[in-house]
Amino acid sequence: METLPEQLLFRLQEQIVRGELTPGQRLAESELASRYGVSRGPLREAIRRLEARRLVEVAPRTGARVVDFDAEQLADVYQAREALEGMAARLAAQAMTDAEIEQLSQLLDHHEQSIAADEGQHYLQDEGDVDFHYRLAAGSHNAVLVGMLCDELYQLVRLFRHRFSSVRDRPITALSEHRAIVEALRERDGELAELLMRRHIAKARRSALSAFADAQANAAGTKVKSASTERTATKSSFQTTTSD
Amino acid sequence: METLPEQLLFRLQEQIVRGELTPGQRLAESELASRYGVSRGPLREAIRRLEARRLVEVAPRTGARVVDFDAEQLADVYQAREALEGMAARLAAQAMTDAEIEQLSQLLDHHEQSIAADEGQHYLQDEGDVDFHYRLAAGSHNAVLVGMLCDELYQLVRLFRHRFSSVRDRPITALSEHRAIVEALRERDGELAELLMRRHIAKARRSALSAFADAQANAAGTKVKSASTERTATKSSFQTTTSD
DNA sequence: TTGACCCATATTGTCGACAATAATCTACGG
DNA sequence: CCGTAGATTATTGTCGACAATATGGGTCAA
Repeated sequence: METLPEQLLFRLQEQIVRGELTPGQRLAESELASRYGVSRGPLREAIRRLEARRLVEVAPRTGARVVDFDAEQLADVYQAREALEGMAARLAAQAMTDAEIEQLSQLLDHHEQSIAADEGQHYLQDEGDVDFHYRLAAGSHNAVLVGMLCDELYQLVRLFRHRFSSVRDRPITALSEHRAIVEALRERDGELAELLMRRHIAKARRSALSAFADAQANAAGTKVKSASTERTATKSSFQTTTSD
Repeated sequence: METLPEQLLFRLQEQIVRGELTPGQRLAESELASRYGVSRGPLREAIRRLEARRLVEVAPRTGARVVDFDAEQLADVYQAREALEGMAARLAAQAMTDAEIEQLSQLLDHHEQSIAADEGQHYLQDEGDVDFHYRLAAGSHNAVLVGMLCDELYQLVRLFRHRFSSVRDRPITALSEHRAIVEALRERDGELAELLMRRHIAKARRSALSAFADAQANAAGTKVKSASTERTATKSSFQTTTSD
């Protein structure tokens, strides 16, 4: 059986990423502890680990809040991701086995089918996309890169997407970019793989930023004075375009 | 006044980086707690934060140990650093103010004087080098990059260096590389700054790896069966060359 | 002598309680 | 009516204790 803080970490992380805990919302230790039927100790540790993943911000003697990011923070995350994942692609071109590359290619086949079948929820497509990037990061066989990407940045990306309920109008474009990357891996061309990955993510960054700007503008229109006590960020769930 | 886990974090971090706590050494909660005159709670939190910084490894229900890295882990850190710091240099070329760049340049002047004066301890030179990279990372004005580099990777690099007691036989080379980077910043050439920084760190990686290999060989010569109970990694403190 | 099994010990995981600090509400004065 | 000061309440920071588990030593048998 797992240790308690670990379980709490994953449960809270899912709640945050899936928007069940809204950005800016306060995380009271006692309340959450009693809700999950544990003591404050393990829950406190879970919150600190969420802080390390940048999913919550804690101020000393004040408590923890779910992150409420702005455009700058969003850009920061994508820039860091561009650097790390570019390097991961470069390394993966040499480190991945033929079998791993083939597996990755098959994953893209599966994505193509999902898109063709038009499986309604971009929800699933997003998770599939994360899955691709997740596996490629793992393919670098670099524990530091894997940790930074999978444990920190990808969770934030998932949060961003859910927050915007962004649907990609060009999953086909993203898919073809993914295929190009896999092709570079097949040819063991690390330099090309890095270049393609960086362009891919730079594109995603621009899309995400414009989506955020739109959401911001929309929120400004339907503006209600958000109570400072429990400022539950106005959940603007309209459709925007994001390709990644 | 700061919070208790914060203080403990820094104190333990210094102890680890400076080698006062040797790689592989066990960190018993009760013992450390009584030593620092605190309870197990805050100390436990400090250890978890050290884990997030990759300075200790904790196994559930077994306890925490100071990291004992191998060549692979060392390479992983430098590769991640190459990616992140390259991006930081690129961003800094646009984000840093003229005053910040000038300040950085003056720091290098100070380094040059230190080298000319041959201030015995490469100790100080190392810290100066870290200072340069630290400030450049900050110059990116990207909170994610700063956090990943300053809080995680730089501490590990400091640990590596102390572990090898590596002295750089070419601090002049490193200095000229630093100057070239600053020059690129002055010209606001982000692309060049990234390229130079990546080459700079790649060079440092190769030096560190060969230094590690030498240390490994040396340790094999003076091999004593290290007690598994308190395996205090054979502190091989001989001179090697590392340029960074 | 060597190996495995069992028991004693030490350490970690978890809990509830107390102390210190921040946030909130109320009352008072301008 | 509004702003400020004080008191009250709630929440976090820290502590010590108990329970569960891993580690180490000793014993016994082969």
